[in-house]
Amino acid sequence: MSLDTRLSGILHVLLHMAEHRGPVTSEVLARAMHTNPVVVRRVMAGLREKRLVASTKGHGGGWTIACDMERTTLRHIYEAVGSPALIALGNRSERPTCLVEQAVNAALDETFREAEALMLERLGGGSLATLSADFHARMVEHGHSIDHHHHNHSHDPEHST
Amino acid sequence: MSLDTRLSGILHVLLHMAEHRGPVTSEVLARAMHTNPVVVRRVMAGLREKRLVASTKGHGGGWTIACDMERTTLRHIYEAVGSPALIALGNRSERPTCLVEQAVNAALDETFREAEALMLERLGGGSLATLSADFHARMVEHGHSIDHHHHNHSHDPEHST
DNA sequence: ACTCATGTAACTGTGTATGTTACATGATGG
DNA sequence: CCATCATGTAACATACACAGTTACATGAGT
Repeated sequence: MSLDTRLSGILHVLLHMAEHRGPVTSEVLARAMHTNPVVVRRVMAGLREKRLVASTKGHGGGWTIACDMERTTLRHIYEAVGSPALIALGNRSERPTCLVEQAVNAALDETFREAEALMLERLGGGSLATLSADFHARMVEHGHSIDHHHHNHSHDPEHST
Repeated sequence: MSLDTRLSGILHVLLHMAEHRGPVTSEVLARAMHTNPVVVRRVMAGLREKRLVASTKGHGGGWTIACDMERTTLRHIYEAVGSPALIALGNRSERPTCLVEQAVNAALDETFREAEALMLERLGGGSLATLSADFHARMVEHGHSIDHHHHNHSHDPEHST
Protein backbone atom coordinates (compact mmCIF):
# COMPACT_ATOMS: atom_id res chain seq x y z
CA MET A 1 0.00 0.00 0.00
CA SER A 2 1.23 3.47 -0.75
CA LEU A 3 1.67 5.63 2.34
CA ASP A 4 0.29 9.04 3.11
CA THR A 5 3.24 11.44 3.32
CA ARG A 6 1.39 14.69 3.93
CA LEU A 7 2.29 14.93 7.60
CA SER A 8 5.93 14.17 6.90
CA GLY A 9 6.03 16.64 4.05
CA ILE A 10 4.33 19.49 5.84
CA LEU A 11 6.54 19.13 8.91
CA HIS A 12 9.57 19.34 6.67
CA VAL A 13 8.18 22.51 5.18
CA LEU A 14 7.30 24.06 8.54
CA LEU A 15 10.77 23.53 9.92
CA HIS A 16 12.24 25.19 6.87
CA MET A 17 9.88 28.11 7.33
CA ALA A 18 10.95 28.42 10.95
CA GLU A 19 14.48 29.16 9.79
CA HIS A 20 13.31 32.07 7.66
CA ARG A 21 12.55 35.59 8.74
CA GLY A 22 10.07 36.62 6.07
CA PRO A 23 7.39 34.76 4.13
CA VAL A 24 8.43 31.77 2.03
CA THR A 25 6.78 31.03 -1.31
CA SER A 26 5.18 27.74 -2.25
CA GLU A 27 7.73 27.61 -5.04
CA VAL A 28 10.66 27.58 -2.62
CA LEU A 29 8.98 25.14 -0.23
CA ALA A 30 8.13 22.83 -3.10
CA ARG A 31 11.78 22.65 -4.11
CA ALA A 32 12.81 21.70 -0.59
CA MET A 33 10.10 19.04 -0.52
CA HIS A 34 10.84 17.86 -4.06
CA THR A 35 7.31 18.35 -5.21
CA ASN A 36 4.98 20.77 -6.93
CA PRO A 37 3.97 24.22 -5.51
CA VAL A 38 0.31 23.31 -5.89
CA VAL A 39 0.78 20.30 -3.65
CA VAL A 40 2.28 22.58 -1.01
CA ARG A 41 -0.61 25.02 -1.22
CA ARG A 42 -3.12 22.20 -1.07
CA VAL A 43 -1.76 20.84 2.19
CA MET A 44 -0.99 24.27 3.64
CA ALA A 45 -4.63 25.23 3.07
CA GLY A 46 -5.58 22.93 5.94
CA LEU A 47 -3.06 24.57 8.26
CA ARG A 48 -4.27 28.02 7.29
CA GLU A 49 -7.84 27.13 8.24
CA LYS A 50 -6.57 26.24 11.70
CA ARG A 51 -4.60 29.52 11.84
CA LEU A 52 -1.33 27.65 12.17
CA VAL A 53 0.13 29.44 9.16
CA ALA A 54 -0.78 32.55 7.22
CA SER A 55 -0.42 33.36 3.55
CA THR A 56 0.03 36.67 1.79
CA LYS A 57 -0.24 37.34 -1.91
CA GLY A 58 1.76 39.46 -4.27
CA HIS A 59 5.34 40.70 -4.18
CA GLY A 60 7.20 39.52 -1.10
CA GLY A 61 4.29 37.27 -0.26
CA GLY A 62 4.27 33.63 0.75
CA TRP A 63 3.76 31.55 3.86
CA THR A 64 4.58 32.40 7.46
CA ILE A 65 4.16 30.48 10.69
CA ALA A 66 1.27 31.93 12.67
CA CYS A 67 1.33 29.78 15.78
CA ASP A 68 3.37 29.31 18.93
CA MET A 69 5.76 26.53 18.05
CA GLU A 70 6.11 25.62 21.72
CA ARG A 71 2.37 25.00 22.06
CA THR A 72 1.70 23.46 18.64
CA THR A 73 2.06 19.69 18.62
CA LEU A 74 2.51 17.25 15.78
CA ARG A 75 -1.04 16.16 16.53
CA HIS A 76 -2.31 19.62 15.73
CA ILE A 77 -0.54 19.42 12.41
CA TYR A 78 -1.85 15.92 11.81
CA GLU A 79 -5.40 17.11 12.38
CA ALA A 80 -4.85 20.17 10.22
CA VAL A 81 -3.95 17.99 7.23
CA GLY A 82 -7.27 16.19 7.64
CA SER A 83 -6.60 13.44 10.19
CA PRO A 84 -5.91 10.75 7.60
CA ALA A 85 -6.24 7.11 8.68
CA LEU A 86 -3.31 6.01 10.81
CA ILE A 87 -3.89 2.28 10.54
CA ALA A 88 -3.63 0.56 7.19
CA LEU A 89 -5.80 -2.44 8.07
CA GLY A 90 -9.56 -2.59 8.39
CA ASN A 91 -12.54 -4.87 8.70
CA ARG A 92 -14.39 -6.15 5.69
CA SER A 93 -17.67 -4.82 7.03
CA GLU A 94 -18.78 -2.63 9.90
CA ARG A 95 -21.87 -3.73 11.82
CA PRO A 96 -21.92 -7.30 10.44
CA THR A 97 -24.86 -9.51 11.30
CA CYS A 98 -22.57 -12.53 11.25
CA LEU A 99 -21.43 -13.32 14.80
CA VAL A 100 -18.15 -14.74 13.54
CA GLU A 101 -17.39 -11.47 11.86
CA GLN A 102 -18.45 -9.55 14.94
CA ALA A 103 -15.94 -11.51 17.02
CA VAL A 104 -13.18 -10.88 14.49
CA ASN A 105 -14.00 -7.18 14.25
CA ALA A 106 -14.03 -6.81 18.01
CA ALA A 107 -10.60 -8.40 18.36
CA LEU A 108 -9.02 -6.38 15.57
CA ASP A 109 -10.74 -3.10 16.40
CA GLU A 110 -9.43 -3.31 19.93
CA THR A 111 -5.89 -3.66 18.62
CA PHE A 112 -6.37 -0.91 16.04
CA ARG A 113 -7.85 1.49 18.59
CA GLU A 114 -4.98 0.96 21.00
CA ALA A 115 -2.36 1.59 18.35
CA GLU A 116 -4.20 4.63 17.09
CA ALA A 117 -4.49 6.03 20.61
CA LEU A 118 -0.79 5.48 21.17
CA MET A 119 0.12 7.29 17.97
CA LEU A 120 -2.15 10.23 18.77
CA GLU A 121 -0.66 10.45 22.24
CA ARG A 122 2.87 10.43 20.86
CA LEU A 123 2.01 13.03 18.23
CA GLY A 124 0.39 15.17 20.91
CA GLY A 125 3.52 14.96 23.04
CA GLY A 126 5.91 16.49 20.54
CA SER A 127 5.89 20.19 19.68
CA LEU A 128 7.21 21.93 16.61
CA ALA A 129 9.74 23.63 18.90
CA THR A 130 11.06 20.27 20.07
CA LEU A 131 11.33 19.08 16.49
CA SER A 132 13.14 22.25 15.47
CA ALA A 133 15.50 21.87 18.42
CA ASP A 134 16.26 18.34 17.30
CA PHE A 135 17.09 19.67 13.86
CA HIS A 136 19.46 22.25 15.33
CA ALA A 137 21.12 19.55 17.42
CA ARG A 138 21.70 17.50 14.29
CA MET A 139 23.21 20.55 12.64
CA VAL A 140 25.69 20.99 15.48
CA GLU A 141 26.48 17.29 15.29
CA HIS A 142 27.35 17.72 11.63
CA GLY A 143 29.61 20.69 12.34
CA HIS A 144 27.20 23.22 10.88
CA SER A 145 28.23 22.01 7.46
CA ILE A 146 25.97 23.73 4.96
CA ASP A 147 26.51 20.87 2.52
CA HIS A 148 24.56 18.43 4.63
CA HIS A 149 21.27 20.23 5.05
CA HIS A 150 18.95 22.47 3.08
CA HIS A 151 19.14 25.56 5.23
CA ASN A 152 21.86 28.18 5.02
CA HIS A 153 23.00 30.46 7.80
CA SER A 154 23.80 33.50 5.75
CA HIS A 155 22.12 36.77 6.56
CA ASP A 156 20.28 36.79 3.27
CA PRO A 157 17.07 34.77 3.60
CA GLU A 158 16.45 35.11 -0.12
CA HIS A 159 19.03 32.47 -0.89
CA SER A 160 18.02 29.83 1.62
CA THR A 161 16.63 26.54 0.46
CA MET B 1 -7.07 5.55 1.87
CA SER B 2 -8.61 2.16 1.29
CA LEU B 3 -7.83 -0.37 3.98
CA ASP B 4 -6.33 -3.82 3.67
CA THR B 5 -9.00 -6.30 4.77
CA ARG B 6 -7.16 -9.53 4.13
CA LEU B 7 -6.46 -10.28 7.78
CA SER B 8 -10.05 -9.54 8.74
CA GLY B 9 -11.39 -11.63 5.90
CA ILE B 10 -9.19 -14.62 6.46
CA LEU B 11 -9.92 -14.71 10.19
CA HIS B 12 -13.60 -14.72 9.38
CA VAL B 13 -13.05 -17.64 7.08
CA LEU B 14 -10.89 -19.56 9.54
CA LEU B 15 -13.48 -19.33 12.28
CA HIS B 16 -16.13 -20.61 9.92
CA MET B 17 -13.89 -23.52 8.98
CA ALA B 18 -13.37 -24.32 12.64
CA GLU B 19 -17.09 -25.00 12.96
CA HIS B 20 -17.00 -27.56 10.18
CA ARG B 21 -15.99 -31.16 10.36
CA GLY B 22 -14.82 -31.75 6.80
CA PRO B 23 -13.13 -29.59 4.20
CA VAL B 24 -14.84 -26.38 3.13
CA THR B 25 -14.72 -25.20 -0.46
CA SER B 26 -13.55 -21.74 -1.55
CA GLU B 27 -17.01 -21.31 -2.99
CA VAL B 28 -18.68 -21.67 0.40
CA LEU B 29 -16.11 -19.53 2.17
CA ALA B 30 -16.43 -16.85 -0.47
CA ARG B 31 -20.16 -16.63 0.15
CA ALA B 32 -19.61 -16.17 3.89
CA MET B 33 -17.05 -13.48 3.18
CA HIS B 34 -19.16 -11.87 0.45
CA THR B 35 -16.42 -12.12 -2.10
CA ASN B 36 -15.08 -14.24 -4.93
CA PRO B 37 -13.69 -17.79 -4.53
CA VAL B 38 -10.47 -16.75 -6.25
CA VAL B 39 -9.89 -14.06 -3.64
CA VAL B 40 -10.24 -16.72 -0.95
CA ARG B 41 -7.76 -19.04 -2.66
CA ARG B 42 -5.32 -16.19 -3.19
CA VAL B 43 -5.19 -15.33 0.48
CA MET B 44 -5.38 -18.91 1.66
CA ALA B 45 -2.34 -19.71 -0.48
CA GLY B 46 -0.23 -17.77 2.00
CA LEU B 47 -1.61 -19.75 4.92
CA ARG B 48 -1.01 -23.01 3.11
CA GLU B 49 2.66 -22.17 2.60
CA LYS B 50 2.97 -21.75 6.35
CA ARG B 51 1.15 -25.08 6.88
CA LEU B 52 -1.66 -23.36 8.77
CA VAL B 53 -4.27 -24.78 6.44
CA ALA B 54 -4.34 -27.60 3.90
CA SER B 55 -6.22 -27.93 0.64
CA THR B 56 -7.46 -31.00 -1.18
CA LYS B 57 -8.76 -31.18 -4.72
CA GLY B 58 -11.62 -33.01 -6.30
CA HIS B 59 -14.86 -34.34 -4.87
CA GLY B 60 -15.25 -33.62 -1.18
CA GLY B 61 -12.19 -31.43 -1.36
CA GLY B 62 -11.66 -27.95 0.02
CA TRP B 63 -9.85 -26.29 2.88
CA THR B 64 -9.11 -27.62 6.34
CA ILE B 65 -7.33 -26.14 9.33
CA ALA B 66 -3.92 -27.75 9.74
CA CYS B 67 -2.64 -26.01 12.84
CA ASP B 68 -3.17 -26.01 16.58
CA MET B 69 -5.64 -23.20 17.13
CA GLU B 70 -4.40 -22.79 20.70
CA ARG B 71 -0.87 -22.13 19.54
CA THR B 72 -1.60 -20.14 16.38
CA THR B 73 -1.83 -16.42 17.01
CA LEU B 74 -3.35 -13.65 14.94
CA ARG B 75 0.21 -12.56 14.30
CA HIS B 76 0.96 -15.86 12.61
CA ILE B 77 -2.04 -15.27 10.37
CA TYR B 78 -0.97 -11.68 9.74
CA GLU B 79 2.46 -12.84 8.64
CA ALA B 80 0.97 -15.61 6.54
CA VAL B 81 -1.01 -13.09 4.50
CA GLY B 82 2.23 -11.27 3.72
CA SER B 83 2.76 -8.88 6.65
CA PRO B 84 1.14 -5.90 4.95
CA ALA B 85 1.97 -2.42 6.26
CA LEU B 86 0.19 -1.69 9.53
CA ILE B 87 0.71 2.06 9.53
CA ALA B 88 -0.85 4.19 6.82
CA LEU B 89 1.58 7.10 7.12
CA GLY B 90 5.13 7.31 5.88
CA ASN B 91 8.04 9.60 5.21
CA ARG B 92 8.50 11.31 1.89
CA SER B 93 12.01 9.93 1.57
CA GLU B 94 14.14 7.43 3.40
CA ARG B 95 17.77 8.37 3.99
CA PRO B 96 17.36 12.08 3.20
CA THR B 97 20.47 14.28 3.06
CA CYS B 98 18.44 17.20 4.36
CA LEU B 99 18.89 17.47 8.14
CA VAL B 100 15.42 18.95 8.53
CA GLU B 101 13.92 15.91 6.91
CA GLN B 102 16.12 13.63 8.99
CA ALA B 103 14.76 15.23 12.16
CA VAL B 104 11.19 14.85 10.93
CA ASN B 105 11.73 11.25 9.90
CA ALA B 106 13.30 10.39 13.25
CA ALA B 107 10.37 11.81 15.17
CA LEU B 108 7.72 10.12 13.05
CA ASP B 109 9.55 6.82 12.66
CA GLU B 110 9.82 6.53 16.42
CA THR B 111 6.07 6.94 16.74
CA PHE B 112 5.36 4.56 13.88
CA ARG B 113 7.70 1.90 15.25
CA GLU B 114 6.09 2.03 18.66
CA ALA B 115 2.59 1.69 17.28
CA GLU B 116 3.65 -1.12 14.99
CA ALA B 117 5.34 -2.94 17.86
CA LEU B 118 2.21 -2.58 19.97
CA MET B 119 0.01 -3.98 17.23
CA LEU B 120 2.32 -6.94 16.63
CA GLU B 121 2.39 -7.65 20.34
CA ARG B 122 -1.40 -7.57 20.57
CA LEU B 123 -1.76 -9.76 17.50
CA GLY B 124 0.77 -12.16 18.96
CA GLY B 125 -1.20 -12.34 22.19
CA GLY B 126 -4.45 -13.61 20.74
CA SER B 127 -4.90 -17.15 19.48
CA LEU B 128 -7.42 -18.53 17.04
CA ALA B 129 -8.82 -20.57 19.91
CA THR B 130 -9.45 -17.43 21.97
CA LEU B 131 -11.15 -15.80 19.01
CA SER B 132 -13.29 -18.85 18.42
CA ALA B 133 -14.22 -18.93 22.09
CA ASP B 134 -15.28 -15.29 21.86
CA PHE B 135 -17.50 -16.20 18.93
CA HIS B 136 -19.13 -19.02 20.92
CA ALA B 137 -19.68 -16.66 23.82
CA ARG B 138 -21.45 -14.24 21.51
CA MET B 139 -23.59 -17.08 20.24
CA VAL B 140 -24.71 -17.96 23.76
CA GLU B 141 -25.42 -14.31 24.41
CA HIS B 142 -27.72 -14.25 21.41
CA GLY B 143 -29.58 -17.34 22.57
CA HIS B 144 -28.04 -19.58 19.90
CA SER B 145 -30.33 -17.93 17.39
CA ILE B 146 -29.37 -19.20 13.98
CA ASP B 147 -30.79 -16.07 12.40
CA HIS B 148 -28.06 -13.90 13.83
CA HIS B 149 -24.95 -15.64 12.61
CA HIS B 150 -23.73 -17.51 9.56
CA HIS B 151 -23.10 -20.86 11.17
CA ASN B 152 -25.77 -23.49 11.73
CA HIS B 153 -25.71 -26.20 14.31
CA SER B 154 -27.46 -28.86 12.30
CA HIS B 155 -25.75 -32.18 11.74
CA ASP B 156 -25.44 -31.53 8.04
CA PRO B 157 -22.31 -29.49 7.38
CA GLU B 158 -23.23 -29.24 3.71
CA HIS B 159 -25.78 -26.54 4.43
CA SER B 160 -23.75 -24.32 6.70
CA THR B 161 -22.76 -20.88 5.56
C1' DA C 1 -14.74 -40.21 -18.85
C1' DC C 2 -17.06 -36.88 -16.21
C1' DT C 3 -17.35 -33.83 -12.46
C1' DC C 4 -15.56 -31.19 -8.85
C1' DA C 5 -12.23 -28.28 -6.61
C1' DT C 6 -7.93 -26.13 -6.32
C1' DG C 7 -3.89 -23.30 -8.72
C1' DT C 8 -2.75 -19.45 -11.22
C1' DA C 9 -2.26 -16.12 -14.74
C1' DA C 10 -4.17 -12.12 -16.76
C1' DC C 11 -7.14 -8.58 -16.86
C1' DT C 12 -10.42 -5.12 -14.94
C1' DG C 13 -12.37 -2.03 -11.34
C1' DT C 14 -11.80 1.26 -7.77
C1' DG C 15 -10.20 4.56 -4.43
C1' DT C 16 -6.72 7.72 -2.90
C1' DA C 17 -2.57 10.30 -2.74
C1' DT C 18 0.19 12.72 -5.73
C1' DG C 19 1.53 15.44 -9.75
C1' DT C 20 0.40 18.81 -13.42
C1' DT C 21 -1.86 22.41 -16.14
C1' DA C 22 -4.62 26.31 -16.44
C1' DC C 23 -6.67 30.25 -15.01
C1' DA C 24 -8.85 33.47 -11.60
C1' DT C 25 -7.96 36.59 -7.63
C1' DG C 26 -5.60 39.81 -5.05
C1' DA C 27 -1.40 42.55 -3.59
C1' DT C 28 2.80 45.09 -4.62
C1' DG C 29 5.78 48.25 -7.14
C1' DG C 30 7.01 51.09 -10.65
C1' DC D 1 -2.91 51.81 -13.77
C1' DC D 2 -0.67 48.18 -15.45
C1' DA D 3 2.76 44.57 -15.21
C1' DT D 4 4.32 41.23 -12.09
C1' DC D 5 4.20 38.12 -8.46
C1' DA D 6 2.02 34.89 -5.41
C1' DT D 7 -1.82 32.55 -3.65
C1' DG D 8 -6.50 29.94 -4.56
C1' DT D 9 -8.72 26.42 -6.89
C1' DA D 10 -10.67 23.62 -10.32
C1' DA D 11 -9.82 20.04 -13.49
C1' DC D 12 -7.34 16.51 -15.23
C1' DA D 13 -3.50 13.00 -15.35
C1' DT D 14 -0.68 9.53 -13.05
C1' DA D 15 0.68 5.79 -9.90
C1' DC D 16 -0.15 2.15 -7.05
C1' DA D 17 -2.30 -1.46 -4.35
C1' DC D 18 -6.27 -4.12 -2.96
C1' DA D 19 -10.16 -6.28 -4.69
C1' DG D 20 -12.91 -8.52 -8.13
C1' DT D 21 -13.45 -11.29 -12.39
C1' DT D 22 -12.61 -14.43 -16.26
C1' DA D 23 -10.37 -18.20 -18.20
C1' DC D 24 -8.08 -22.24 -18.25
C1' DA D 25 -4.88 -25.84 -16.52
C1' DT D 26 -4.12 -29.51 -13.02
C1' DG D 27 -5.33 -33.12 -10.14
C1' DA D 28 -8.66 -35.99 -7.24
C1' DG D 29 -12.67 -38.65 -6.78
C1' DT D 30 -16.70 -41.39 -8.49
